[in-house]
Amino acid sequence: MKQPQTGPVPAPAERPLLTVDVTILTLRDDSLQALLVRRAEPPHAGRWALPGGFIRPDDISLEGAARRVLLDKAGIETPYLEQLGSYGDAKRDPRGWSATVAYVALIASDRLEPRHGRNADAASWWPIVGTSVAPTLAFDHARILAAAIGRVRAKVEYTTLPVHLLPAKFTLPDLQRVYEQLLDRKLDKSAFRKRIAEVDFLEPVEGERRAASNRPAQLWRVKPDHRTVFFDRTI
Amino acid sequence: MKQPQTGPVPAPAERPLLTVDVTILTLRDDSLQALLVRRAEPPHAGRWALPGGFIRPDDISLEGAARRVLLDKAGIETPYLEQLGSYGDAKRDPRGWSATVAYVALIASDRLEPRHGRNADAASWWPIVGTSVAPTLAFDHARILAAAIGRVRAKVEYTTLPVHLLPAKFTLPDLQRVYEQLLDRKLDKSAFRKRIAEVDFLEPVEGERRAASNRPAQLWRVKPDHRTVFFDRTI
DNA sequence: GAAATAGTGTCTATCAGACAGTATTGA
DNA sequence: TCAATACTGTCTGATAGACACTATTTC
Repeated sequence: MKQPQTGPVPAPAERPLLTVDVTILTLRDDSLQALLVRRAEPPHAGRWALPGGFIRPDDISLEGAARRVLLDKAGIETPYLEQLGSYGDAKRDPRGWSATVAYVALIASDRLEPRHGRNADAASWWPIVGTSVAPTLAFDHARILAAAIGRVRAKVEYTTLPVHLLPAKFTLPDLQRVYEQLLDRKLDKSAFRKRIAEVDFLEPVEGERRAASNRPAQLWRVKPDHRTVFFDRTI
Repeated sequence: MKQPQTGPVPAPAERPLLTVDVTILTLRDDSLQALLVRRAEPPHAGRWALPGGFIRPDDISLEGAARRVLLDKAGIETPYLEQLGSYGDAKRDPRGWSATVAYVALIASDRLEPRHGRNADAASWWPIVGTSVAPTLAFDHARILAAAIGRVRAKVEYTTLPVHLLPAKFTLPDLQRVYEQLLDRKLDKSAFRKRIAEVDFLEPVEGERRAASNRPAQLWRVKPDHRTVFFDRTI
C-alpha cells in the first residue's frame, strides 16, 4: 500500500484496524436465517461471528471488500448488498482501536451453493429468533445483527426489498407469503396486489405456470432495470 | 495505541487511513446552509471541505470523534447527530487507501456561536442549491454532501426531524415554515397540525407567547425524552 | 372596528381494506 | 362436479386536505 505522503497522516502504528462484516440473510424452511462462521483464531476463537475480514490493500472499495467476503465465506456472488452502518471504538477488539463497516446481503434460497465457500465446515445457517440468534456472537456482532434485522424488517413495510429473497421467477402468492413471514401478519390479497401493481416493477413471464391441482398462478420476474422501490404508503 | 496482538492483524503500513467527516446543516436567512472549512494543507490545499479529521487513539468511538470534530471546527456541542454512511476506496485520497465515516448534524441557527471554533477564519456557511454548494469540494465531499442533503430531505417527509433546526421554544407556524422550506411546497395548516398532534411529541410552554400586532402563537418545546418520531404517513 | 395572523371545525373526494364473487386447473 | 387456489370487482368506513369559520391581539 504505497502512500505518497503528500500531507500529514497518522503514524502507521496509530491507525485503527478496519474491517467489513456482512449479515447474510435468506429464507429457509419458512424462517429468516443468517449465515454465521465459527472463528478459528483468537480473539473469540470458537465463537460464531458474522462473516468478515480486514480491508486489504488490493480491495478496490468498501463494497468491493464486502463482496470479496461474501464470495470467500459463502461462495455467493452479486446478491442484494446494502451498507448498514459503521461501528467503531477503542474497546470492541482487544487488538486495538477497531472499526467495522457493516453490510446486509439478501439472497434467494435457490442460490445457496451446496458448498459455503472455502471454509464450508465452519459456516452454517442459523434461524433468527426475534432480533438475535441462538449462539453468543463474537465482538459486537449481536448488536450489528440486530440492527441488520431491524433494517430489513423496517424496509419490508414500505419497499419491494423482499423480492431479493425469492428466486428469479415467482408468483404473487409466493411474494405475498414472504411479506407475511417477515411482517408476521396476514395481508389482504386484493390490497397487496394493488400495491404491487401501482409501483409497476414486475413483468409477467409468459407461458410459464406452476403445477398444482388448482388454478395455476402467473409467474413474474422483476423488470431488468429494477432497483428497490418505495411504496407511497406502508405496505 | 497499544495493541496486545492476541491475533493476526494487518501490518501497520497496510492499514487504511480512517477519518470522520461531518455535514453540519442549519437554516439561516430562510435557506438551508452547510458549514465548510478551507483546507490549509495538501492534499487539496485551499479547497473547501466538510469538517473532518483522522480517528485518533484517544477518541472513544466513531461518534465521539464526530463530536470532537464538531466542537473543534464549529464550537458546537450536542446537536442532532446521525451517522450517514461510510465511503472508502483505494483512490479517494492520494495518501493511500482511505475510508471516512460520514455524519450529519443539525443545529438551530440561534445556537451558532459567534466564533466557529479555533479556525474561525477558515470556516463559513454556504447555502445549499439543489443538492450541492457553490465551491468545488475536496476529495469526494460533494458526493457525501449530496447524500446528506438527500437523507435530511427524505426524513422531513415522514419524521419530526426539523425540530432540530429550531430554537428550543418555537411556535407551530414556525415549525410549519421549516417543513415548507425544506420540502419546497405549501402545507395545509389544519392537516399539518393534525399530524403534529397525533404523534404527541410537543408540550406547550405556558404563559409565554410571541409579540406581534396580531393574535400571538402558543410556544412549544419537544418533550424531554423525545427522539425523532416517524409519522404513520408521509407528511 | 380594521388588520393580521393563530387556531379550529366541517365537508367531501378518495381510497385502503374487507369480503364476496368469478376463473381455471386436476382429479 | 368438486376441491382448491388464483384472481378481480364492489362496497364501505376512515381520513387527508380544502376551505371557511372563530379567536385574539395591536393600532
